[in-house]
Amino acid sequence: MYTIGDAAKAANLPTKTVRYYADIDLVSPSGRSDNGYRLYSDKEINKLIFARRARSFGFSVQECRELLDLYENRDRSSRDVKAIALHRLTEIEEKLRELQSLHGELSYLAEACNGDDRPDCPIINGLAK
Amino acid sequence: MYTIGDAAKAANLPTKTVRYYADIDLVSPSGRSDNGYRLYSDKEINKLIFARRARSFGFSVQECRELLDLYENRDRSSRDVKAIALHRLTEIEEKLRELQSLHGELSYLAEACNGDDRPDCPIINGLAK
DNA sequence: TGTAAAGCTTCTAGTTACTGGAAGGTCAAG
DNA sequence: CTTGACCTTCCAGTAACTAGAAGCTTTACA
Repeated sequence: MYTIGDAAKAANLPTKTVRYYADIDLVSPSGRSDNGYRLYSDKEINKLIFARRARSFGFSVQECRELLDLYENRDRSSRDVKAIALHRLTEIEEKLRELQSLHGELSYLAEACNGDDRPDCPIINGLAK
Repeated sequence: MYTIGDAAKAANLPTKTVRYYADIDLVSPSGRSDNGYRLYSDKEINKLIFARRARSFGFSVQECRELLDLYENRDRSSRDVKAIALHRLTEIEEKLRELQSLHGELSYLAEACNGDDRPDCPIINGLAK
């Protein structure tokens, strides 16, 4: 059994975040000690690690909740998981396209800009259109 | 002079957002009518459009504030603007790298997943590590 | 044994950039 | 004269934490 600080270290998450995950019932401690400290078992540590990794993949907390359910439920079908992952993939692709076009436009403007003391600035002009 | 709804339409922004920009002094109305309605002139409309475009380029409200200052100040040097734009560009590039590696990992996991009724799921296993 | 540091608790509030809704005043049309 | 579309202010909620305060408990060390 780990106290919250040890659990946080084991899962490589800030203590505050582990407490937050307990508050929102994403990953609850398995119990409390006599003095009221949260106690985490290995099972919860694994869920914390799972949650951290899923978050780092850009899954929302709500999606993490679903994925954790599927992770916990041994009878789940892989179809459900794949659907969530594919949805996330299309979001990532959309964001990538957006950022790429943004990068193109902005670097075009930046290249055209002398970056000197003169007030004539293609970036400002480009933004004002 | 435009009322807030007309200004919002002209700048292609939600009315709520224009009111919000007035609240935080990003773009203030040039005055108020007798009945207390906010009034916007062409100058403010242009600032609203500028702000919308800068925001869509991913500049934060704080950066928009700086850019609007530079936009308004005829004596500004293009160096200041370019510095802000280049900073934003490195942020975009960092985000792009992140998303690309994310996409690679996640699509690898998704491809390995059958997406059927069986509970064996490489995505879940990959997240649990 | 005293005490200081570290770690735990709860609670409140701040972050970013809006967005939604309630309660109520104003204005133009039919 | 009333209906609907505006406008006003203010309060609360969003996502996912993060910071800080006030106050326990536990541990380490002189």
